[in-house]
Amino acid sequence: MLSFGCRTTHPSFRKQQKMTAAHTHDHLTLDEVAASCRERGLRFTDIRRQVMGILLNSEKPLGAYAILEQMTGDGSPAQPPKVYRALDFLVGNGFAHKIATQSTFTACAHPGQPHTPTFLICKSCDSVTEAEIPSSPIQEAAKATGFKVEGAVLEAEGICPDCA
Amino acid sequence: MLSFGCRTTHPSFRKQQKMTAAHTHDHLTLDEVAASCRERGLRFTDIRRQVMGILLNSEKPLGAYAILEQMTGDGSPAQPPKVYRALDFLVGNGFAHKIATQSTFTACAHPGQPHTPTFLICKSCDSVTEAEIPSSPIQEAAKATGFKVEGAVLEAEGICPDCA
DNA sequence: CGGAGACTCGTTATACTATTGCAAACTCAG
DNA sequence: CTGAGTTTGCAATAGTATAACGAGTCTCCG
Ligand SMILES: [Zn+2]
Ligand SMILES: [Zn+2]
Ligand SMILES: [Zn+2]
Ligand SMILES: [Zn+2]
Repeated sequence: MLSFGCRTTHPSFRKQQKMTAAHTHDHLTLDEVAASCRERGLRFTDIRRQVMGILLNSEKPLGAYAILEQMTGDGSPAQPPKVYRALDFLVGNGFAHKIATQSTFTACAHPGQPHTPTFLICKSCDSVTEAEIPSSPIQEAAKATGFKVEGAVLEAEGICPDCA
Repeated sequence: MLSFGCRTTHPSFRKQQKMTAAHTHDHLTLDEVAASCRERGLRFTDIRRQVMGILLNSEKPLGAYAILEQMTGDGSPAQPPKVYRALDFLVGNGFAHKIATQSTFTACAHPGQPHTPTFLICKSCDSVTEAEIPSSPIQEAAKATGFKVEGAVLEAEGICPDCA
């Protein structure tokens, strides 16, 4: 069973987790990200914190411009490079992922080690669940051809348990 | 060994296959696509044929606007919907694939049955190889969560054998 | 034949996603 | 303090994809 530890946007799942301060670690908190940055000598600036907060707060993955709209603050409309630079940092350091088929971003559900997430995207309710596949199948296929895999994108579209 | 039957943009591979009329089926021909459309009651129109031809002719995956540039003909510059509609048809019917991480398109290397291709993308030389994974392990991971997979995107970035 | 319905196409405009370039401000080690 | 490296503000631009609508075309059936 992979559901433990998965961050998901599922309505039913979110209901269970709803607004509990001490939840079952379906994702990080801002303080945990900050601590991780401190340990690793990374600068968790205001902008980055703000973008991370927006991602953590969102039930579903967000597009860069959707994040931009939530970047309140100075009144003047924020500029795209602002959010893209923050996203580069968060994705590059494993705090968030980009979902390539949607051009959206979401907070990582399995922080800690670097990993290759698998996203299960429901056509019906648009929920997205980050699952974890221990040893990538791609690795095997690639090995047969001599290709050296350094990173992979795995995204599946289908129907989630609740919609079925 | 997966190399047989794989369409690849590899320089060394292309060299072997170069310009031979009777090659080892590293990909389709336009006539084969036309025949397949006839069998299936699909309309292989001029525009679709033209786009398919451009994809088959290209060593590497192409962006929609790169295809557009090659759409010679009437003199007037072709419009985006023209190529996107043709690509929708080709991808929807399994004659081509979209590579999500690059927003590019490429002719299918394993035509016949519908399948879930795996793309191996070399960082160094930009070659792209379409590999085939028999039964997707994504399926297994998803089954554990009750998710019903209908389609998947598998793309790996790394170093190809020739660049290693 | 002739009309209905489905599909295809031309065209214009627009929406959405992402990057470049440069200068100013900040951070931190030496 | 000083200089190198990083982050930010800002303006412009590049790149990817779709909406909308009308006109044309094909196919099937009466
Ligand atoms: Zn993750
Ligand atoms: Zn669902
Ligand atoms: Zn294929
Ligand atoms: Zn290579």
